[in-house]
Amino acid sequence: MATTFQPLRHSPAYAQVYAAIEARILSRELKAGDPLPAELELARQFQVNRSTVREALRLLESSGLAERAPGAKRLRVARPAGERVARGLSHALLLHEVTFLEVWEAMRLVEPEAAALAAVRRTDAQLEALRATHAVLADASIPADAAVESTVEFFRGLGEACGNTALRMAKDPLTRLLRPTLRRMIDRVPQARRRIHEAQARLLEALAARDGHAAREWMHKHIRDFRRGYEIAGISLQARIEAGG
Amino acid sequence: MATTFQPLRHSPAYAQVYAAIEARILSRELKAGDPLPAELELARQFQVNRSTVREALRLLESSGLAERAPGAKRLRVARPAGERVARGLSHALLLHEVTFLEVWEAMRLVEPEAAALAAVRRTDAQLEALRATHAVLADASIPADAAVESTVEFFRGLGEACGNTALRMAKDPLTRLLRPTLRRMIDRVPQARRRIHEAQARLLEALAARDGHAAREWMHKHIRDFRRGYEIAGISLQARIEAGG
DNA sequence: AATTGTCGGATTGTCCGACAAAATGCGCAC
DNA sequence: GTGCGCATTTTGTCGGACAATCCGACAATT
Repeated sequence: MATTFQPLRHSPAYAQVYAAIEARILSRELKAGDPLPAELELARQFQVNRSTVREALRLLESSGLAERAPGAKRLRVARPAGERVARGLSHALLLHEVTFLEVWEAMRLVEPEAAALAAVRRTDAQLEALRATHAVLADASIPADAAVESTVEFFRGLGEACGNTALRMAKDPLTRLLRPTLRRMIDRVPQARRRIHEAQARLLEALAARDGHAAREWMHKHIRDFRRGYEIAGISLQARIEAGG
Repeated sequence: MATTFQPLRHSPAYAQVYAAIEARILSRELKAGDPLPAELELARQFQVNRSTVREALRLLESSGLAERAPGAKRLRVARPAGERVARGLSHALLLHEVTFLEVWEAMRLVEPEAAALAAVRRTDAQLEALRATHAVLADASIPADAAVESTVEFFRGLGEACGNTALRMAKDPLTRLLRPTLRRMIDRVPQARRRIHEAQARLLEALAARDGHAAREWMHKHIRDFRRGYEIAGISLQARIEAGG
């Protein structure tokens, strides 16, 4: 065989600067909340130009490892918020041509288990928050947008009630992707709101009673119902998920 | 009530440029593979300085929406690879002080369901790939690093066999986080490799027979076994996940 | 025909210097 | 101690510059 070589990779300075700062953050040498040195100071330390530092800082900013408090000037170290991470994953799924069916299926596997866990572990405050979200849907006259938000928020709150950050952050992006199609479904299927509201009521009962088994079952039904709703609405299960939200 | 106003948010130019390009990508106006206009060209179109454009491009690059083919000069539109997304989520979980117990618990809920799905849906090629990964572990003399990689890869391959991108991308980050602690566990518990290898063998049988039920059960046992291993290794379940991988 | 040498234009990586606007910090008056 | 005003820092953006190198085309060689 012919001798082969690895393509040699020289990373640009801005990438190296980024990597250096990232490493400090991941090793917790730089803790969340710590202010980052000023751009000129960083440029001095790394012996590069301020423009180069700025490009590195943009990388940090985008990965959520650094952020600026609203109206603040200096960047501070941050931990990527669930919201940002979820958006990243959502974008990826979006561009990978994920179908509604796939998202639905993933939720069918994950959400019932999450619900069961939430039932035995929810705090009273979390239950109360879920009830508040649920109450919004009781009013049939609220705009469709609000209904969608409430439905999504209910799933999010349930994840929070699991008391498991890893699970919550893994499953949140799925719910986010539901938004655009859910909107269409609610628009087209008049009884959808009532059915969702009712399913949530059953779930809340199970959560109140700390009945994991019941929570799992009701969530299962709830998710199955979603699919039926989509079929009734005439939304193809093979349709790609769209951007939105 | 006094009329109130939202504090108006004037996002910096580089953020606006980023948002503009991002929107074009998410709406598929710009498809994966399309070359992005040159920096000067973008600067001309947006009526900003090239430095500003570059900061925006760094944002794009970091979010995985644009990338450069190795050794290429111009950026091209890309879809965020699973690897990048998983890293983002992993970092977030890391910095949110997620404990091993949380990751384990999330896997306990998700992986068995994923295994069941994989059993009924795997292609022959996917089964073969899993077998190859599994075979690596048969040799007890391979370095610990390789053993860890093989174990992680097995979970990844199983996700792929689900034929569900959404599920795969949601669960991959969890496995990634296993790496550092798994390494320590394998170092300290001599019989760990054999047990993992055996559990994988059972799973492969179930997959070969397309027996979803069996796959779910074996995966459940497999995951439970993990926890036992950690306990034997004396790794605190409450210990924070560490960086690594 | 396929490979190699050469060349010019296009594009990126990095630098420098500059300036306005905004945030920050400090000292001072009260 | 608190609030205010001013000087200082820091960021956002700009313009221009230059070397490196990637790309495509074209000529030369085997």
